[in-house]
Amino acid sequence: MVTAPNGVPAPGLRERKKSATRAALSQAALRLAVEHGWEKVRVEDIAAAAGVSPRTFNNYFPSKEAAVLATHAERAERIVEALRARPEQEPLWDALTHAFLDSFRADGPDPSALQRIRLAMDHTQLAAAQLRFEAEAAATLGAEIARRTGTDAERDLYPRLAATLAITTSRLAFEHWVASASATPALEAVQQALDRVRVMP
Amino acid sequence: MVTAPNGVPAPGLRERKKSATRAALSQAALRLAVEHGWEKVRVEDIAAAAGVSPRTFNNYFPSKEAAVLATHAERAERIVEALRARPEQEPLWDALTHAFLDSFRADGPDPSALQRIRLAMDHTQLAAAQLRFEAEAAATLGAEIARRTGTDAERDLYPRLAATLAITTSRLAFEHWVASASATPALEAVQQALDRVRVMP
DNA sequence: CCGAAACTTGCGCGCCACGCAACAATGCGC
DNA sequence: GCGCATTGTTGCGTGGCGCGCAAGTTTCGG
Repeated sequence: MVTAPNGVPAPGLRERKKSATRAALSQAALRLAVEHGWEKVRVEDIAAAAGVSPRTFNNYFPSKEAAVLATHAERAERIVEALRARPEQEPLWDALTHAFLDSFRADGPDPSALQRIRLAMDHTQLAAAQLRFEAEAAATLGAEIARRTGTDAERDLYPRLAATLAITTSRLAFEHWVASASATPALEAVQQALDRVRVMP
Repeated sequence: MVTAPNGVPAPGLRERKKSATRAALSQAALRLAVEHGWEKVRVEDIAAAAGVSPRTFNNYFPSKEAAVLATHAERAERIVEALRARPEQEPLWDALTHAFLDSFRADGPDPSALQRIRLAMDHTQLAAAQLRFEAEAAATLGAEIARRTGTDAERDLYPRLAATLAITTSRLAFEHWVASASATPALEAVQQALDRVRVMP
């Protein structure tokens, strides 16, 4: 068996299967929701579409919402990495802006992100879960901001505040871009929105 | 029967009973959750504590979360009213800040708000519902901001952005104040947080 | 090749949201 | 006051969800 001698110790069959079913479930959830409407899709259907038992679905995700929003968490990590990649002396909000735009670009033209946003905009349940996910993402992003700015995430409000407002602004800009079917690219809309906001340290 | 000749056409027994049970359910939900822990309280228990059938609970609220967060919506309305009461030529963010602080003061020393925040900070489900409520509140607050600034809430991102960021900042400040058991009054913490944020029109 | 570890699955339980129809309370015109 | 229309309450039934548990199956590592 040929395995690249990289740092990652070669994922075994087990791991590959796991992430495969995980992805299958997530994609199936999104596809079925788009096709038939969110509330008409049962967990049972998603499991069936992914070729797995209903019980197994809940081994991977605690809810339908979590399945659809699974990639959300991944994106959050990419934002943190993108922020880490920015020069240390760059002003925080600029660094945040670049980090968001970079992670956005990395997605490439991602139609599924658009579908997910549309779904969340239409269905309260999904929207609530999405907001909750973002709050968790804000916590980890806040930790990196704290590290970067040399503040204490426990004692100072600043890191979490900056993280949360950046994430929230980004989402609102994207939602607004989707809703208004603007001719300008989404990236530009997000950038303009972030430029409008300032958080003093 | 003595009724004040005010604009409100004297609420009949029906309406009074309704809002009474509504309040009873909401308060019972909060009290039981504080006493026994959120996830150990069933809808059935709340209904029983309010002296009403389980089925009736769902005539008033679609979920436990909604019951506990019922007063949240009322507070949102008071914020909008407080904003409407601010002078028209006052800069928006200043007006927002005053509106938030005023509505806060109007609560007086409200221990239930504190309890609700604590609950929401500890329990994901409740937190998600709270965020969702705030998003709705942001929509109505955004409408008032749009009116005030002469912008179009549909076409411009600004109203909703300002509304959402103000609400979010306020909540984060309050949460942080709760978590850090600060000696300074909560009002001050919220004000300082709002002062740190700027949203350009 | 074999035992241990990990994953899948079926079953069962408790809970929740809600439609429906019968029943009770209230409001209102007289 | 009185009776009827309106509105609220309740019990029942249904469908769905989340998850603990234990048995069966697959993968792993030596």
